[in-house]
Amino acid sequence: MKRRLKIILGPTAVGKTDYSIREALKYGSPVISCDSRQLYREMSIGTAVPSPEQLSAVRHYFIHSHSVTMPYSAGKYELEALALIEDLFAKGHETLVMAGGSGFYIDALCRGLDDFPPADQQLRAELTARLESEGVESLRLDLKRLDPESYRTLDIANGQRVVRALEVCLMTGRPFSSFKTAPVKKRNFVIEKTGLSRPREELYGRIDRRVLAMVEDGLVDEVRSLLPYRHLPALQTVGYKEIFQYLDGEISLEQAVTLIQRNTRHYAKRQLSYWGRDPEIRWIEHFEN
RNA sequence: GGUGUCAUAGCUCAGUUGGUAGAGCAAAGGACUGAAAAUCCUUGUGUCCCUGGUUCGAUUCCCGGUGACACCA
Repeated sequence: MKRRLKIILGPTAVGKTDYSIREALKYGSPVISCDSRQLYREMSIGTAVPSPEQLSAVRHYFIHSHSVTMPYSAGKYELEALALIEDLFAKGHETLVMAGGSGFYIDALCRGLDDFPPADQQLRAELTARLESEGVESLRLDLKRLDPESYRTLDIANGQRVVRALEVCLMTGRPFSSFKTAPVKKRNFVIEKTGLSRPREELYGRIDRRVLAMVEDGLVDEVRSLLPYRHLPALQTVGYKEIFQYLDGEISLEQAVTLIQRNTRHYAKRQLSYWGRDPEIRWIEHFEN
């Protein structure tokens, strides 16, 4: 029996939810979401989770399944999603439908991450504090000493990357780069990637309209209820960051909306750029909806 | 109607003591191994509002025009 995982991917607001539900109904599959923000149960409007009707039409996994209070990661997703997929195949599914826009999570699932140790929150907080007080340069010098290889190959201007590499070096006493060796992990199912795309202007129009709809649906109240969590990684999210600013009185609601629209467009662009180099994706521009 | 100020990239504006110009934002492209809706990198030719004058040379100075804004009537 040929087990198959159909992955529906594409930029935000392109129409993945409707499409994936049709696909899931076609194969009698649930929808396994692959979205780094929709999996948080405290967030709904700003992350554009499927509607209650959509959720009741087809069983969804990794929607509202985790809490913002627990730091999540692509590594955890790889483990949890893989376990779920194995379980569903074991129960007799031949084709499973996955849908989502988090490219890094999709890669973690399809190819696997190397055996880097997961983040040490304490150490990361310390290094991040140093990054802010001393600047990247200082951390870079440490990295150069502990792991010259990473110093050469890493995006050294990216503070977040330098912190991560240094974190691994300090935690393990081994260079970050020494973990980066494993070949692509084997998966015992076939993976088919379908990319949904639309003309840029059309996509941007959909984004702009969706942001307005989110505000009408009560985005501000949702964000207000998450104020206690605003510093958690999960809340570093387009649609939330900007409303926090509005609630702080820094910008008007109108400005916040404009910013969310712009930042969502930027996000969509980054997604497209991420998938641009993946030759396995079969792109389709004309689809129902 | 009068006076003054302004007119430069899609937007907001710098600037050129006269030698055809550059920032931020937007936009476009890219990177990505446990923060990934995060984080980071690259890309700036545009009748310098129009007409005429001075000049070897005007986007820059001068005359006039047009438009915007402010003030005075």
